[in-house]
Amino acid sequence: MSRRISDSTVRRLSHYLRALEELEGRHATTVSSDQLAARGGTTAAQVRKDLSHFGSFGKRGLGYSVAELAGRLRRILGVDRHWKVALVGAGRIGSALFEYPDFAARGFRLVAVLDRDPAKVGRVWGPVTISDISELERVVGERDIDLMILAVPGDAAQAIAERAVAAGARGLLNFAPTQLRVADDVPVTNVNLVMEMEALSFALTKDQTAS
Amino acid sequence: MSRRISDSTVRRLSHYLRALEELEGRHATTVSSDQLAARGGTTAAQVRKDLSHFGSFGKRGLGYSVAELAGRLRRILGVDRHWKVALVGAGRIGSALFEYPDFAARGFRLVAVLDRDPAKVGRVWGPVTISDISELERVVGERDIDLMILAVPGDAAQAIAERAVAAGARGLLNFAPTQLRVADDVPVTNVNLVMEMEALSFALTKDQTAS
DNA sequence: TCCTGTGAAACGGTTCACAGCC
DNA sequence: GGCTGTGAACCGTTTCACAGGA
Repeated sequence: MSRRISDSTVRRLSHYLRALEELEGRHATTVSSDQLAARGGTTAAQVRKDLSHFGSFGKRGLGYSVAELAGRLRRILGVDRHWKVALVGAGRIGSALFEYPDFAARGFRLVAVLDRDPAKVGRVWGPVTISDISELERVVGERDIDLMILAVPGDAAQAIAERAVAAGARGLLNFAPTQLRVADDVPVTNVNLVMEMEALSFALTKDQTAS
Repeated sequence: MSRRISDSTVRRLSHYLRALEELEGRHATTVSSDQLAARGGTTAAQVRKDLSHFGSFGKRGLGYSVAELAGRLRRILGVDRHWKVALVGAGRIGSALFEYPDFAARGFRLVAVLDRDPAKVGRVWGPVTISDISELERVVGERDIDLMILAVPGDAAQAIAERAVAAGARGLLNFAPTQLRVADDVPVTNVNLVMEMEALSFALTKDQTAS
């Protein structure tokens, strides 16, 4: 039952869930792998393979129940619960999270914000008050933080990651252009805008050479 | 010479370049694939394979010249030039770009910002003045935009993408949780914070089932 | 000796094709 | 007939292992 699930599979599951929620909004009751594939930018076979890792949710000749599959995916992805999230770095990157309406809708609750700038500490920021970075251990412990978002400069990221994990954080979302070294059982995902831009730059540069 | 280069390879090249630039700062002159691998979180063989797609830049028994390899990678990635970038959506996500110092350092020049909110239009925002979204075609044409960053709501993204491409944008960075449909020769990279959080959520949920 | 460059093997993910059930 | 679930074939990527040059 515990097959290793690839990263790309998880991404696609997210897509499927989003598509299903849209279908729920339109009161659709069933959906075929073909329809789901069209939205996720993949193939029907891929959809079925992805889902097959977790069980058999569909009915042959009929498709999948929208409501049931959405529920299953929420449970599989772990978004059928609330996650307590702390943000380190009360800057623009961090505040961008507020613009993602799905962020809260998917159960990610921002319950702490930390910053090292004394001018920011104590200010009310979104749903919470900014704490000093020296309070990290206490905040993570007392508020029972699950996930930590690191929106700090690259040279500070590793140290903060270590402190966060030691204090009890179970997963990290890292915006710094740094390869974090943490224990193997602590999942880390990296978001790096410059790297994404470079991917575009590369694609366009390659094209030139090809033509 | 024009082998198809995978996405993950390009990401690693970005890592290598970053590592090399740090080494340049320390006045290191040579580096081995082993050392580069350690920083990029990969293996020495992988580094050599990645580089071998583009030529033979190293010296056997010695390693790679830091300065030369950095130059080669900049050329390969296309960051040895300037790219003209436009941002649609003058919100928090867009402004987060200013916090990435590498953004400008890698040649990505923000030369236009567009928004549909009349209250924002005309305001000076970072290095430029905000234009109305209706000006998109004119702005893209006149300022010769290469890359377009879409920081707009999901339901607006597809239409804006189409307009941008028609007006001459050559690549898109999309923050909306939407699978954009554009011509095959227009590279698109997607950044979706909620999806990254869901990947963490999934990893932690899986762990529970395993234990 | 040291470290690169690279075929070959191993691995993992995607696609195919079809049996099986509605 | 329609659509799922899944073994098997396929294909791209990573790892291995070693020949060859500094």
